[in-house]
Amino acid sequence: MIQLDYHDSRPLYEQVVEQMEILVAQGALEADSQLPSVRQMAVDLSVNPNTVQKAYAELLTRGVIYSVRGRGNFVCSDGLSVRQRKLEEIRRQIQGLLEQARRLGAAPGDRNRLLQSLMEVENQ
Amino acid sequence: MIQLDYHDSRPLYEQVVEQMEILVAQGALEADSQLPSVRQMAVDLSVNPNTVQKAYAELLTRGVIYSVRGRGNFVCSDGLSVRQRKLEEIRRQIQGLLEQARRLGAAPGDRNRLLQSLMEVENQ
Amino acid sequence: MIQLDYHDSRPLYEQVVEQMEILVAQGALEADSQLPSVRQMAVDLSVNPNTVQKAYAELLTRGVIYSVRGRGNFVCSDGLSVRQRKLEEIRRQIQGLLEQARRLGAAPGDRNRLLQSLMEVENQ
Amino acid sequence: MIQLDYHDSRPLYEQVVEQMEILVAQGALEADSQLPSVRQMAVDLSVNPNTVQKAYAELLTRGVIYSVRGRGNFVCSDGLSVRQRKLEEIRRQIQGLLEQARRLGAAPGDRNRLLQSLMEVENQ
DNA sequence: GTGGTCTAGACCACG
DNA sequence: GTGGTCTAGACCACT
Repeated sequence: MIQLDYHDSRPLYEQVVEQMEILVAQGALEADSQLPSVRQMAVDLSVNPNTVQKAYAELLTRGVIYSVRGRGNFVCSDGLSVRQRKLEEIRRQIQGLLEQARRLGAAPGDRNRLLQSLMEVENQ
Repeated sequence: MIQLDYHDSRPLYEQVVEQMEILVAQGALEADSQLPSVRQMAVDLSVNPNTVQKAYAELLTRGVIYSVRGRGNFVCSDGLSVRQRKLEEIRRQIQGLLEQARRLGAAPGDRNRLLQSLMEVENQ
Repeated sequence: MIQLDYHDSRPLYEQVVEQMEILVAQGALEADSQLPSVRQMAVDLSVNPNTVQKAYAELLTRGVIYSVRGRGNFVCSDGLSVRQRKLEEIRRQIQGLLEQARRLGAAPGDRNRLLQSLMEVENQ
Repeated sequence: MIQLDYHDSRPLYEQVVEQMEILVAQGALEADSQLPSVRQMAVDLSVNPNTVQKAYAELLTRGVIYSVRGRGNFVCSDGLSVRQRKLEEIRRQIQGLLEQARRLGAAPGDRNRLLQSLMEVENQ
């Protein structure tokens, strides 16, 4: 369900958070469905429980999951809002990159061409 | 000339590297022009000389500057190549973000609309 | 495992890098095997941790090892590629020396005899 | 007569020494012919007189030139010995590189093939 | 004066 | 415990 890449420079807990969010956004995890316990997932991923705990805590503050004392963790939102939030975030990141291109001296026309060429890749 | 942001999570030396690369890419620093000495820039940025040293070493391995013992550090490449390398990198990052959007279930049409809307922002 | 020579003019961190590369190239260190921690190796070599850190950072950029925060450093490549890269480098250096010999006025026949005599040393 | 490469990482005085030695070894500078004064060569090379002074001092200890107080510096040996000394040094360096190849696990056969391929390049 | 290496010791994020 | 960044201050080779 979740694949960790030890060659990745990002921390393990961050990889867990990202992949969990994607699973929710894709609808692979339905609203109010129960997640594996911290200990179980730690066993599944061959990882320190602290790492999973940190990932769940992050998902909690992001509003992706909710926690019921003594019962476990559950998917919170319906996935749709998570998906839209992430797409919006991607949009902002691309805008940031275009801003970087601007600072590099790329004229608006250059940036347009960049986007255009990417659209062609999309459509092929 | 260079602005450090202590609230930025990225290390100081990396901020120096990035801003120096942009200056070279913009042509603000011409080829073979001398850079501030390690110690001088350390004073300018209110930073330890080792931090600047590390930034210069990184720029050295990236082929952006060259170093002459006892004389100083000088801009190596012509700026143009640095600029193109960085623009290519930005292109790859945007492609990665589009791939993320795909994994989130955004149909090709959605991703096209995303790029289209960004182009409109560019053109306004 | 690693021997430092304080009489050697080359910096300590470079000696570490070279000997580690040789160990990997020889296959003495297998892929994904864990290296001694920065602090441990610093103790082993009676050297400052920063020196080992610098060596590991260099091996990182050369693609010989990879680094996981909080876990340690691991052998990255398969040794074979490192070995071939280094042999190719040695080949280029010998070619450079032959070029020097040419500039010194050594005729092609002289250079051939030089290589021939070295082959005899090899074969004895 | 002498070309300095500021992109070269080696110190300037070393470049001067090496090229002077080559000139003598090639016979371009005859025995007992006078060299430019320290100050003159410093002007010619657009370099600090200390740098030339250091180069001449090194050539002095290597027995390539000799110095007459109040008159100047002169080529010492007949070039032949310098040439043979340098060729012998090149031979030693190549042997050192072959030793490196051995430590990398290259079998004697591999090293033979390396030399053989270099000989073919020489003869083509 | 310049760059480069090294030591000593601190702090942070991660597992 | 791990790696990574940073500071403070020293020494060396070179110009």
